[in-house]
This record gives sequence, C-alpha cells and structure tokens, in this order.
Amino acid sequence: VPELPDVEVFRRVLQRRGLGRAIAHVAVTDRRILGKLSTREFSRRLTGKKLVRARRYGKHLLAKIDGDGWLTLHFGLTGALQPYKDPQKPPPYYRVRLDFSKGEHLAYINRRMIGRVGWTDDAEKFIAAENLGPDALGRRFTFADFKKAMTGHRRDVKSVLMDQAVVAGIGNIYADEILFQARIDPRARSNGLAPAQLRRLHRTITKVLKTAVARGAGSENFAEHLPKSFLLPARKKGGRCPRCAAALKTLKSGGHTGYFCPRCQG
DNA sequence: TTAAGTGTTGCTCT
DNA sequence: AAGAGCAACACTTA
Repeated sequence: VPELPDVEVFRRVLQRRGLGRAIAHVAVTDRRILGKLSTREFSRRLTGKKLVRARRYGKHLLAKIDGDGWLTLHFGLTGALQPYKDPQKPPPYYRVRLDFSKGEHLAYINRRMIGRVGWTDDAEKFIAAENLGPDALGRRFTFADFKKAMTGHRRDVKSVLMDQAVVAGIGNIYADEILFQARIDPRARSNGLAPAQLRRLHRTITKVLKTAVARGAGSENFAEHLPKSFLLPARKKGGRCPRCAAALKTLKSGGHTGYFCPRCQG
C-alpha cells in the first residue's frame, strides 16, 4: 500500500527502531531486489555502521549512514518495513534484513519483488536522478508551481496527480481520494480546471495526505480510523459514495482501476 | 483456472 | 513532442 502516507509511517518506524543504532549484520535473501548492486557491496556499506537520519521523499525512504551515503528503499506495490524482536521469526517475504545491536530487527518485505533497495552517495542527486518533483508534503510544493504543472499538461487530471515528476508521493489510491475530496472528475483535463478547482486541489492534497498519516496509514483497521467522509473504505466493487450513496464508478487508466462518484465529482 | 492488483519503466504509435 | 496504451517485472489471492 506504499504511497506517501504509508512510506511516512515506515519512516517513523525506521526512526524509532533503527536511529542511533549500529547495524550488526545485514542479510539479503533475494538479491534481485538490489538490481545491479552486488550483495557484497551493499552489506559492506551498512555492516557495522550507524543509522543517523531517516528521511522520506515522495514514495522513497532514505536512511543516512554515519559519515557515508544513504540506504534507499522503494516499496513498489507490495513492499513494507517491519520491525520484529524474535530473530527466529522474521516476517514472510522479507528480502533484506537489518539486525541491530541490542536485538532489534528491521525487515524490508516485498512479496511481488516490485520495488528496489539500493545505495546512493548523495540524497539530492538521487532525487534529481529519479526525476522527482516536489514532495507532496514538502515546502517546495507551492501553488504557483503546481498550477504551472497542471496547466502545462493536457492529460486527465488524475494521471497528472500520479506523475511523480509533477508532485512526488501520490499513487492510484490517494489520487482517487484527493479528487473525491476536492470533488473533481478524474477524467477532467488538467489544463481545463478552473482557478478555484486548482486551489482546492492543491489544498486537498495536503489535507488528505496529512490525515492519512495521522490516522496511521497502512496499519491494521486503517480504514476504520479514517473520517467518515473518506472514499477509501468504499473503494471496492459495489462500493457507494460516502456523501450521496450513489454507486461508485470505476475507470481504467494505465492498468490501474480508479473509483469515483459520478454524482459528486463533476 | 484466470485475472487482477496500491508502482515504475520503457517501448510503440499517433 | 506529448500523450495514450501496453507489456514487463513477480507472485498471491479472489
């Protein structure tokens, strides 16, 4: 479920469980997750080193190694970061494991292997190389830049919202939620939105993502902890709009299924 | 058994 | 050139 709010939750897990601790041992159970990076090089970078900072940019999580570069984590479709205590019981489908001194363990799990774990010497260079726009919850996500990006594309507004080069962190689920809360039709052209709609959209991005983080995105029973106005729990076949109870419509784009309310969003 | 799925990339065609 | 559409990645679940 790893969009910005989920990755932010992972960041906090990493911060709480790993920060200031030395990594005693690193295990890679499936080297494909490292891409071209060798397991040897990867563990050499981390073993015996201390984690000193955890930062998130868009859907990427970066962990600073004391006096060196950064461990980079991307969660793809099925990735997660999970702490555990019992060394005999690592979670299923873990691909990379960090064993800290004092018996704390962190597992990067990824069932479908779509995702990446890597290394970069410089976080800013990494962000630039990934061609990421401003982080959706960052200072640099200004209305002026957002407006320029939206009016500069003639695609449908949903695909622009999901374009990581325009704004980093929004995926299929939260794009649907944001458009629902802003009451904008996902099929509308991004360059055809009225100024008031653009304003609303920009404000709603911040609001929805912050709410999701505050309610513990990705945690168990997350849907139950969301405000009643949220689309997310109804986002399934036969789902109804939480505002007007109309049957939700689905929409396929880029291999993703989108949900929206045909009555409220137009 | 088949298809679909919360992400990204890279290709083709227009 | 921008954008649409699709396959690929890999694996589970409905």
